[in-house]
Amino acid sequence: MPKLQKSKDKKAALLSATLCLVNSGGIQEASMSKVAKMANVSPGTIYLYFENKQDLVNQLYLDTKASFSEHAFKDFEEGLPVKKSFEKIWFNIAEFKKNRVEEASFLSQCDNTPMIDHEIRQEGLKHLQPLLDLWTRGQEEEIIKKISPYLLYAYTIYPMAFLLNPTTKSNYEMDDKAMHEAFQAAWDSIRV
Amino acid sequence: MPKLQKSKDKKAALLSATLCLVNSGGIQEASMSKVAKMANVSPGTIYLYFENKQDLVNQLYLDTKASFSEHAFKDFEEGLPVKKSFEKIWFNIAEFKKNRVEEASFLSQCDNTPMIDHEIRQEGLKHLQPLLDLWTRGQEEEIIKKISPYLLYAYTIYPMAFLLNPTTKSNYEMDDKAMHEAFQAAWDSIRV
DNA sequence: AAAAAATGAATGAACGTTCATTTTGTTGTA
DNA sequence: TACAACAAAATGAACGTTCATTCATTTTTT
Repeated sequence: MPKLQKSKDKKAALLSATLCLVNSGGIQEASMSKVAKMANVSPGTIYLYFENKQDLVNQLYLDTKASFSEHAFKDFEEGLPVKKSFEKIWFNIAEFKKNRVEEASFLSQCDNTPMIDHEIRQEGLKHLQPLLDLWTRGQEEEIIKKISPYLLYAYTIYPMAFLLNPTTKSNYEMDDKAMHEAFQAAWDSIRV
Repeated sequence: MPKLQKSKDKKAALLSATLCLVNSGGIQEASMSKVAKMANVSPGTIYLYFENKQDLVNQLYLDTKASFSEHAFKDFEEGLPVKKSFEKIWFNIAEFKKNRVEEASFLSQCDNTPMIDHEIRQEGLKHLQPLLDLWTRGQEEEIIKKISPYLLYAYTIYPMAFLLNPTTKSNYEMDDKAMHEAFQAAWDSIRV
């Protein structure tokens, strides 16, 4: 096996172990020795791939955020009507949160915790630009309310964190019907 | 000074110190010795008032949640129309999140973290019953969409955590105009 | 045989918690 | 009012663990 691949595997294993441990018991559960053990690696080895614990968590955050954004804009086509495009992105995100539960709940833990440095957090936001552009187009076409993108995000994307995060929800499973009701609510909140 | 009051003061000081520390650096920043120091108390003293660290955090959560709910239903009158009642509650909550920033962001940290035991978390939800009842009434009057209360909550109350939490927001201040736009978005998302 | 990668024992600091001791407050008697 | 006797509250040093991190040594790859 090529050495570069092996190195990548080990790094991925460390990130994945951190994800799992942070998810199960918060950042305090993810000690370096536990992460090492779960990744089948010596504690010292972590420091060949990451500067320190904060760097490990930061990289996990950025990786996960990138992976999230990639899914959000999967099969995104420029020419489509605003609502159709928005619907596509919305369901992409929903799909990510449903299928990649661990990554999604890790991200929402990061976003409500002082776990991630402010600069790193902001870096993770850059990926959302296509959605902001789409909203701007919708506003120019007078389809979408002329309100701040923070509001648009808060009422269309953010609620999914509540609906699809296993930490938050209790006994409530989102079926197909509920998903479409949710999208309708999102759209109703921002459409003019 | 009466001894009972002094005891209550000390407990309150410990809870307040915990709130402050958890807010500034997460649960891992709130070590027992730091909490003790900030409350001007010896580490051992904490264990006169709380069983252990988990109990301290649980009690802080329930206290804060109770305080939140109290504000949410302040000046709540039974007879009013559904929309008016809902508007009142919505702005009450917004006011709490704006004025009691520390408590609000502590709660949202708890809700997205494995920090609080599941049973305790559920206990904190009970206070919301009046809002659920109001929504049911609105649905009977065919004013509010017939969708799950989880959806209603996700699209009307939950977004405020994003808009008014200083951890989340960056450079965006909610003025009066934005607040009313936000309420309108909330209402549009659930009104029939 | 040289270089690179990985190890894991060792480090000092910090953790949550305990408990023998001291400080503070209350009560009954002079 | 003064004071001894007692109870309650508070202390903080000490405990055993665990933490993040380091580095001399070993293992693996070139």
